[in-house]
Amino acid sequence: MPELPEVEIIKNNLSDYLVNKTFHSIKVFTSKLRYKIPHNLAESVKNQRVTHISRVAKYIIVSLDNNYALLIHLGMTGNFLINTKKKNQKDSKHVRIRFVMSDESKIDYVDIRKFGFFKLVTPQKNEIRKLLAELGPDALSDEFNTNYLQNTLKNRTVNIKSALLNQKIVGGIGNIYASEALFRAKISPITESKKIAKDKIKISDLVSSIKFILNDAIQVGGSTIKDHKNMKGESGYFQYKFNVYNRENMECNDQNCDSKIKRIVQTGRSSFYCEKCQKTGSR
DNA sequence: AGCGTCTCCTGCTTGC
DNA sequence: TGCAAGCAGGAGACGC
Repeated sequence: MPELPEVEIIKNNLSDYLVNKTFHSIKVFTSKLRYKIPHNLAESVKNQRVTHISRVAKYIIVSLDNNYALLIHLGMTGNFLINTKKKNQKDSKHVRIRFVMSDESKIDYVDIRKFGFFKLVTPQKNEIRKLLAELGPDALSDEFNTNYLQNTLKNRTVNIKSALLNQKIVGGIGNIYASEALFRAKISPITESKKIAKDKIKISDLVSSIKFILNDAIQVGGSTIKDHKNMKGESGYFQYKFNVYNRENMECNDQNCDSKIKRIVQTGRSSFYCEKCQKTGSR
């Protein structure tokens, strides 16, 4: 579910809610998510104040008073929800971890498919730095620009759609926004990456399309396909602005185009595009 | 190094 | 209606 815009929204919600609050306790309801949950998670954050929350690509970093940090990835179905249940109400399903703050407010980490993860990062072994070194620049950062992308793609034979999903090339783009950005840039998803890299204007179009789509999605609260919601449980509505994603056989939204949106599978994932509007050749 | 395939887990949708 | 198969937004391990 969550790509960069959804993670950004969740991060902002978490910041509003958690910064300067202190953890009272943590209840863990599952032995493992994607990875085993650190056994010392609860004791390491207990009585620690949240100093800062940030986002890099699809990762959320919760920094604590004692210089520890929680590195969080939401996988496909992870989310944080404010727990507002009354005493006799049942817990919502799939709550994997519950954070109880010292003011008695509760935040639930909910993750149906358990592909998310929590890592405890100690000040000594800085896993965050290690992770960032392996990750490409965040799609909304200044480091992700025309020169960088052109250089990175110039020897790549993989199709451009799969390249955009590769977090080592660029951080934060997932399956939805890859298709939407390629539509906006009028580039076919099956184009070989290095072919696009030869055309600086195309690369520049692609970079600005990616940034535009991601920012646009953040503005409207992200995309709610199945279950992305903000912490209060409100849905986003970028899904109503999709031009191609999930629109197989529907009419292309381009005013001058009478073609229908096509769905193909690339490296095991759906890609949606308009064959007429999105070209593989040079302009 | 770069690329393609497979896998983790659960729920929803689709088709018989 | 019931059931099984197929699909899903992510990323890492593995083999070539």
